[in-house]
Amino acid sequence: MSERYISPLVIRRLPKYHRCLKELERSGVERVSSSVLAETLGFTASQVRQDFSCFGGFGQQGYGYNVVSLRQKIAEIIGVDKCRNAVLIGVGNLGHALLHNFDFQKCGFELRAAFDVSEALIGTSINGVEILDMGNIEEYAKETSIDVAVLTVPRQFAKETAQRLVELGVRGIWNFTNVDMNFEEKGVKVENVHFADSLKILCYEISREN
Amino acid sequence: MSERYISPLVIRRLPKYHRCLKELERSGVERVSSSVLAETLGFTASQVRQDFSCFGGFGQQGYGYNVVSLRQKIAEIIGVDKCRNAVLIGVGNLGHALLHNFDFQKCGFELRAAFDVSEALIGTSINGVEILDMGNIEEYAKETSIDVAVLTVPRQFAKETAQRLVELGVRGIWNFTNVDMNFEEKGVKVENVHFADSLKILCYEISREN
DNA sequence: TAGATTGTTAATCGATTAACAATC
DNA sequence: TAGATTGTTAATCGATTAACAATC
Repeated sequence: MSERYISPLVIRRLPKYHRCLKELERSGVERVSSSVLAETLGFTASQVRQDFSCFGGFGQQGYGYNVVSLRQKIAEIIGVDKCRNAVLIGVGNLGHALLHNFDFQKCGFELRAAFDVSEALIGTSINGVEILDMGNIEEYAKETSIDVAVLTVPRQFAKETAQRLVELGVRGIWNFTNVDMNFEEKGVKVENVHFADSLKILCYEISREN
Repeated sequence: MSERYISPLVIRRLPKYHRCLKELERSGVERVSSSVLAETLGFTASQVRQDFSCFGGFGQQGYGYNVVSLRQKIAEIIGVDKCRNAVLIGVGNLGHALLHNFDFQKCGFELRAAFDVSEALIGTSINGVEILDMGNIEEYAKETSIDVAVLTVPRQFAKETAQRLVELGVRGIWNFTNVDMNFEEKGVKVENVHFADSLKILCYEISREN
């Protein structure tokens, strides 16, 4: 809605707010102040108010924020109130894990289908999601517009598969392949999940004495 | 070694340098300049030189950096040149995926064992890693000191399991449970992998017109 | 030597924190 | 009304970028 620039640092905090507010909501809390939110999340109250004011004020002086309505606002800003189409490409171990355990709906997506090249997998279903032949994805994409592709193929197929998905008009790629890719010029967003980077950071931290 | 404060922003870039340098090494490149490194990684040359100078200078005026020796230095700084003990707790789908596909050694760890409570899994091996009875982990820890625990248990068991691991003296927890935890006061580092946060950021990005 | 590129200092830019008037 | 807490402006802090002397 508001088209002014939002810093990536603010954007990366939005899911934290969202998660925290959902928990407050679940535990029946009705109102929350910037200072309580800050303490829970390890931010400062100032920062919390600054962040929210990027999108307009959601609170009330002397009262704070209504948990439900703030959660809704944040959900709208992130876009998780919508339900977009996702497909998963590559049903290996990680693909399996995501199909079994990951709640796409909480993130604003419906996982419509999975794709693989393995004869043994094609035609089967995991957790209600059908596994289709990767060879038919172009055909599939004519019927159903794919908003986001979850890329869990082996790294040697990452580049070509991503290229193919971009051709199909996906808006975003959730990239688990550890292969860096950039389709900025095509307007396709890539969000990387680099397990190794994460573990290396932990390695660094435990390597310092403290 | 140098005990001065290093900004978390610098630390989060270290694995990127490491990855990039390993690729350069693999493709046989001998020397690299801050500007080439910067271009590859999407940083600026200034930033690259500033980052390295946090740890002392590794380059040579007029030449740049020797790829092999810089990669080694970065590896030492991160601590991936060491080989520390890791165990995996909770052999569900995600645990399976990590056991099958993830290269712990590249991150400075040897995965010594996995633990679960399932009778069907205990005693079996995945990818050369034995699955042991979670009931025996205290005993196990007397023999082998656990540096890092990979926490892939269902979220309802996250808190108690983490607590138990901290008691056993782990130095770090690689946390896949989506349950926030803090053992700062015990000197235990926690590195979180939040799939949902990552996908929500992608959701935000594709929700903006661009 | 001349050209290249570092390491470092200074300048700029942006993000966080503090402060406070507005107001529920 | 009095107390609480926001939204916003100003101050501070830290990170990035620019510039350049040092030197390989």
